[in-house]
Amino acid sequence: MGTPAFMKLEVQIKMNASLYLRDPEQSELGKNIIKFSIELIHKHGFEAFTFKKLAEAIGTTEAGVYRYFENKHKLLVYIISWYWGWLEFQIGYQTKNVTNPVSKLKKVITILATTVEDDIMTGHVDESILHQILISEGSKAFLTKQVSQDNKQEYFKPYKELCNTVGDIILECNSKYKYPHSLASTIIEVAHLQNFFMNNLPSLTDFSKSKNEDQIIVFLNDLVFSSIEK
Amino acid sequence: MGTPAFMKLEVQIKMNASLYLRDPEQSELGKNIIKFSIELIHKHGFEAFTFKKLAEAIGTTEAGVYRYFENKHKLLVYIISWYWGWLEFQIGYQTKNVTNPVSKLKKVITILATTVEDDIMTGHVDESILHQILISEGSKAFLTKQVSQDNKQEYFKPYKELCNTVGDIILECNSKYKYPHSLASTIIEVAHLQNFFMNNLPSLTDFSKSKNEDQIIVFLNDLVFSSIEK
DNA sequence: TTTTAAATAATAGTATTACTATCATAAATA
DNA sequence: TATTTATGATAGTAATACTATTATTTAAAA
Repeated sequence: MGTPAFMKLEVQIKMNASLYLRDPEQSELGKNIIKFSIELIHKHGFEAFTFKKLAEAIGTTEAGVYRYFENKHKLLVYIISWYWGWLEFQIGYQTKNVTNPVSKLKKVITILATTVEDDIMTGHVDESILHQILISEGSKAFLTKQVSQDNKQEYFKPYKELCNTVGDIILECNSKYKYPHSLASTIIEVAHLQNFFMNNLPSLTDFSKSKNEDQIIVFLNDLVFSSIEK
Repeated sequence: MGTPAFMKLEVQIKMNASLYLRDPEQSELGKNIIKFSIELIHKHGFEAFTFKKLAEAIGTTEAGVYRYFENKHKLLVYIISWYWGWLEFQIGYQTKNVTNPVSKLKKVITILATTVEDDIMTGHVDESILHQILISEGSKAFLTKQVSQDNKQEYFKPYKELCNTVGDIILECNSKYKYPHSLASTIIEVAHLQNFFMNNLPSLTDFSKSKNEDQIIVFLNDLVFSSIEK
């Protein structure tokens, strides 16, 4: 099977090779591991997600999955890294003709806070589900005791690069703003947190009535531009 | 053993009874469960923390722990709720003579972003370690698939009440500000996240050099007061 | 003070999880 | 055709997250 290479128009996200034992992009089984991981983590949550359930869903064995990923933590970091890499690409693509830095930052905030549509450029990955995973499981990638070792292995490079990109746009808006990195990481994390709260603990937000992502964008714009344009 | 009741000067935080099977405040074993849970969760992280390790540390058996708490998730929610209740008390106490709302909000931000000292009023709880747990494990209390059921059982009431308190102070500063709840939850979460990033993924912040909590407070003050005083 | 109830300790057992190891077979490559 | 490489099938282990049972201690009620 498999379409000839020249017929594909695929976005390839370059991944840190120490996250996997065998590159999942290079085989059908590997692609299925990614595809069904995303489905199952979304469905059951990361805690209840196991390699056994994953293997059953794919139609392979536990050992088959272990040949690709050492453990479920690395698999989570892999799919999250993939998402940040893909988002970085999206931001570059969707803002490439925007010269005004304020418009650019607004566009970026919108991208960060909006549930994306499934990108047909990436066959086996459903980005809209991935976005949901990021909201509810994303911080579990770094809220661990091994965060420093993981960081040394550059597991969080795509996330850090994205924060840098956003930080640079903030500086384009106001080169004197003192906290571009902190504000960048705050935008990303708050976009997810407010989304989670809106849908699950609505009294922690002011968007309970409509449950509309657009309100999160308005809140974030207000927060960000008050600070940097002050 | 045990000091007579009239000699104690203790702060009692009222807890949601559905979090436990037997009230841990009412026995030595119960108090040890809380005390050693805090130590062990801090030491090993929540994922590696087990009731078996806890029982060994206390000198009791696994079954002994299970008589107090159904599972480790409820125990985590318990100690986190306790912390929010205690913080609410602290905020009330430390701001009771502050009439100016801006000063009050600044004080609150400082309390939220500062590692507290161990409060001798609460014998078996070390608040400074609890604060660390909140930074690295706090969001795991709600980032679960059962968040809505837990919410129905009012497990997050102390957290929501704290957000409400902070939201009310925000409105005292500017009664026209549109997002008091979202800003309140953002302050609390960002205070913890930026602390975690500063110490573990410093390039996501602008405080890498000094690693000083005061800088987080300055950042938060800038963020908050730009928005509400705009 | 005795009786009774409640809390704890000691032990055992189960299903599931998170792996590791082995061997056979199928598919791709040299 | 030989040989490497990926996969499938199966087994096994230590640890986790519980539940259940019985004996013993401690504390409260009669």
